[in-house]
Amino acid sequence: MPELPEVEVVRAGLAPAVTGATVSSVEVLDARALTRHDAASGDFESLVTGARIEAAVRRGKFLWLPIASGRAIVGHLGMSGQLLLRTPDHPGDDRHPRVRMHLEHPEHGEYRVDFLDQRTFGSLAVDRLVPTADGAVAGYSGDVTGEWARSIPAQVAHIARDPLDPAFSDDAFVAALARRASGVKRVLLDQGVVSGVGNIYADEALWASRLHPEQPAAALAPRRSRELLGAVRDVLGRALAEGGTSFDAQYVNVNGASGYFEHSLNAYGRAGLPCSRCGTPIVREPFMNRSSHRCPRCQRLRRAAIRQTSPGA
DNA sequence: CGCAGACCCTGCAGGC
DNA sequence: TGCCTGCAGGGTCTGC
Repeated sequence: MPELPEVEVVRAGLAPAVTGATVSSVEVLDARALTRHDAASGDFESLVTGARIEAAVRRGKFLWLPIASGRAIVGHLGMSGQLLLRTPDHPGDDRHPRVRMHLEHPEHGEYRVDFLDQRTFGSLAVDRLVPTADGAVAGYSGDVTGEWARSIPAQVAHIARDPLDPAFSDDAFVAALARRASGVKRVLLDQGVVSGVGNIYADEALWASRLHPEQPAAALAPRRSRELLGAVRDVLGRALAEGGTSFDAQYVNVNGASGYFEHSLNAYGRAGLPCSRCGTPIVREPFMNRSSHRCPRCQRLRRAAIRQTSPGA
């Protein structure tokens, strides 16, 4: 389950179960789940087996479980990945099982974490932890004191902080928009600028901000950029409070349950339905091999440059 | 470097 | 009924 709220729901579900647990064994049922694992650093199964998990951390859409030896088990759910907590005797008769980790917890006993993934865009890997570039806590885990807290998996280091991260820089975000000629939605989806935002919440934040997805980012006045950032935070926060969005059985928490935010969407998936602000039917338009949803009346492309360019820069 | 597009994979809905 | 097309919330890579 893709975007920040859904990934956070998974992280929060895993954290109490995996923290302090030891991996007793692991089964890799489909090697495609390990495409982001660098075999040069060692065999996945060997590195995971016997590892003691220190925490469950998230930045944007990436999750990781720090283990000893300065490494972490890194997970990305891609478009259709699930991480499910199960009892050891669960049949696991799933259609797309990829990896099973058998855990032993000093208080909770034995159980499994199963990684399922229909479309195989998700992945698990063991990666080394490197210090964060800014020296701040790497991601959200509810614990900022662990030895691993200011370290990030090497393959996640290029991912920007997400807007709910206390160390996120609003100024840097505004500056990044100001120097991008691309449409503002494309920039919102650039995980190197801001992480955690995907197609759904980009459409929702743009609707809330009355911005056309193709509006050149550099054309936004700094004040408008800050409003947009506020809208992103608002929609992510509200979705999180409702357990995330789900459109089908793929998007579930660690117990297999869906979220409720779908009922709160104003643009995404509402093509042909009236805009809840002005009543004009929402339109769906092609965008990067996907779709954008917007209100053709509230979210118009503004041709006039509303921001002064800086020729000296 | 920034940018736009292609690509990875599977399953499902809808049109014919 | 079956075939075909298009579509799906991800990141990464390539070529310009």
